[in-house]
Amino acid sequence: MSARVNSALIRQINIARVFHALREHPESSQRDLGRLTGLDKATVSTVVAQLQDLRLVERSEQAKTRRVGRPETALTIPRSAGVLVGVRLEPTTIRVVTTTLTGEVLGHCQLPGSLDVKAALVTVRAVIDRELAEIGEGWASVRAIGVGVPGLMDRTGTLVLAPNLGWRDVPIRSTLEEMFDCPVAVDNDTKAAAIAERLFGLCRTVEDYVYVTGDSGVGGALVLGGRVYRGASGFAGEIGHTKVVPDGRLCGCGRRGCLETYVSEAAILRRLAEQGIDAADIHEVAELAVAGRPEVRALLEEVGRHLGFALSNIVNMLNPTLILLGGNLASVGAHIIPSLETALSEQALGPSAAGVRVRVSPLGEDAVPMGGIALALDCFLAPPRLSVPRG
Amino acid sequence: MSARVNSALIRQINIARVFHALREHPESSQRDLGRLTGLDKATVSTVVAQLQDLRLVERSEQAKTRRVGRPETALTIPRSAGVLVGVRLEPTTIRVVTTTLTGEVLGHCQLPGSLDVKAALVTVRAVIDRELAEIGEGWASVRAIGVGVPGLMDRTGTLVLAPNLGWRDVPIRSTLEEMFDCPVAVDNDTKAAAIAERLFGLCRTVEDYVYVTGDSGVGGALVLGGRVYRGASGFAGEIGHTKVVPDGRLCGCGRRGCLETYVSEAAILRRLAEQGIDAADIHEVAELAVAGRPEVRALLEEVGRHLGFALSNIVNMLNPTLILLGGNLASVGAHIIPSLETALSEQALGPSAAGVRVRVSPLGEDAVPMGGIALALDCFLAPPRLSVPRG
DNA sequence: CAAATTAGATAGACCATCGAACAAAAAACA
DNA sequence: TGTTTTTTGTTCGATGGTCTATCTAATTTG
Repeated sequence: MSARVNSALIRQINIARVFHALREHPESSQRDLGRLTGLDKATVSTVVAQLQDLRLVERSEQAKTRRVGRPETALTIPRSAGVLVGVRLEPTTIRVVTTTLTGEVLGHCQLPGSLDVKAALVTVRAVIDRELAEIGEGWASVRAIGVGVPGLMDRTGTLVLAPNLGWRDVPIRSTLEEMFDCPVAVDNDTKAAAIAERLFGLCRTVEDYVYVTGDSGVGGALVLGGRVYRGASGFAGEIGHTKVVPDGRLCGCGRRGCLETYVSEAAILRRLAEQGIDAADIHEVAELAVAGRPEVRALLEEVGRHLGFALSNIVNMLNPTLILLGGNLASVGAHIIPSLETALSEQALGPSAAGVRVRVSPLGEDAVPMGGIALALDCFLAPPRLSVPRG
Repeated sequence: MSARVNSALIRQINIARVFHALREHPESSQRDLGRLTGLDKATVSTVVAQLQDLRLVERSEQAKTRRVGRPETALTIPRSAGVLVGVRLEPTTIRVVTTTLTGEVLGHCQLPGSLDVKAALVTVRAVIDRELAEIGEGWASVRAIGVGVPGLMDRTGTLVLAPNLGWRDVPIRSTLEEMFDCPVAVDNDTKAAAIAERLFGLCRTVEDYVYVTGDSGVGGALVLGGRVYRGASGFAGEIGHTKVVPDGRLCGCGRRGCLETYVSEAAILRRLAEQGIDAADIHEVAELAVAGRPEVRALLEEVGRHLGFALSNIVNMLNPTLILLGGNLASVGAHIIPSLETALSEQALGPSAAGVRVRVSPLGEDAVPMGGIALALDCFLAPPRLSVPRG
């Protein structure tokens, strides 16, 4: 019993198409948008008119002239169209990013987090208030808010389980929506970060990729056919407990040799400590590697090898275009990619592996809040999913 | 530059929806179809009228009366609506199944295959001719033909590479379409079989599952969100070369310990032969197991263990609802499932593994030709994929 | 036999895309 | 300098969807 398929839906889809086309190709003319979306110029004309009514699009004053004929009038998504708010909600910190509707960052702000649900959500409000004041905007110009949370979400925006926060069955979305009187979207942090890469990062033209992140554990998200794949109950992408070493190190899950015991930030720090090397966080590890400490380099090389092994099976399985290292893995990306690629090409099978590239996320620290921005964008444009049952 | 989104497309989608609803719920009334598809009864009325014009739907003579009021008139997809043809094209045999438009099997037929492209395609025609004569139908009643091929297909219906056949760059679809003057769809055999399970088998209500088959090698197909997932270049689902035993048996791919060296029919027969047990094919192996031969049982238990290990990582990764054993694995399913499930529950992580079930394909021998039927159905209903770029 | 009830058909409102004709604005040209 | 050419963007009408509301048909109920 999916969404009704009628003309209103068509318009919604085409509005979203045109908007995204303009977001990706600023200063486009209606003719350009027609070419980009495959729509007739007459249709583009009415869609653009509607977007203008919504104050989402403006026409440039000066016209760009091509060779001959009436010059095109460039369209823009103006600053006055409003702002989007992206939130990363974590036990230790709550971080907010504001952007224009095109995704251009306006500012950041963060405050300490809380394990108490109520306190945390109040802090969310406080951070957003502060950030809005900073950039000189009011709540009225906020079009939508997107939140990335380290936990499992269901489809209605309820957080089912978040071990790190100690939360369970929290209706985050509806609570925040009442609090702010503004559209709110909530998703898992890693999945949100993966979507951010698709909209704003390296994957703008990539439909199939694997996003890997390693903080306390090793997380992952699969973007397949341009959308995040969630699996039957939302757990898809959990690669942390792939076995990479038979009878290897003991993992928190009770088994041995899980990827997570070798590749996460926590694991890296622990193993360095065992060798008497103290590093406070992954950035210090990266600095030590850059400085040329051989033990550190060797360890990171091993990390790359293990990760490459785990990814090789995934590559065989899913045949993605790209593997993207995000979160804390991004900081040490340069030091693990060589051995990772070697392991990958040794283990993965010809055709699937041949095309796959490995890259470091360019969004870095802000991947999750930018994922919030992506969610917000989706939610206020309300782009519907449409499919035929079966087939 | 995806398909144009206009009202004709809407009608196409809704026609396909109504047709599939009726296919799954025979003898439905228009009111039922409205409930099933979410469409208004007025819309259903016009859609059904159109389906009647296409001779795809007929109204039953007798009316089913509920408690009170005008009785419903049941609708059917009549036998006279035509037939579908499903083909399995293999080096050794070419097998054809004919069905009604609802997928009810009318008959089978097969002839020896050929490694020569031209000879094979001529044989396809011969088998279909013979089968049509058998069931007393003419070419005029064939609505569409679907073919499953052991090779890699591209989107246009060209076979890119088929090692077993020794073919490369064969435009199968267009060739057959010219030959038969009838819509033809072609897909990889394993992927076709997986789709058959979705339309006619165990997965009618399952959106996310993994289909595994083991003949000469170990193949697989992923059905994610109700559609076959193909990956960036069509290789998705290849699980045969997942490493399950470190420094294990040498594989044809040059590496060691690949799943394929333990789980395929060929591997099972070879390993039994090493123990001095002769079996001509997997069915004999199954018979030996049923008879209680301990070495055979032990080997199949090991097969289940290895397969379970490989699948555990996939389950963690994709969080599917179901794992389906097809092809030759189906014959020995009963003997490998226990150890497979044990391995799975030991290796896979709690939440993802908790829900997953393992089943044997009920379609058996005919899975691939029935996949052809599924392809044919899709292709003549032409259900379009529709999505918004991004998000 | 009339009233109530339900299924299905039909008409009209509404809205979508799209092709074609039209208006607008610039360069090119005589 | 005017006229033509060329290209962009708007508008109108055709076509064709879905949906609401109304109407007709066929049965049970009282």
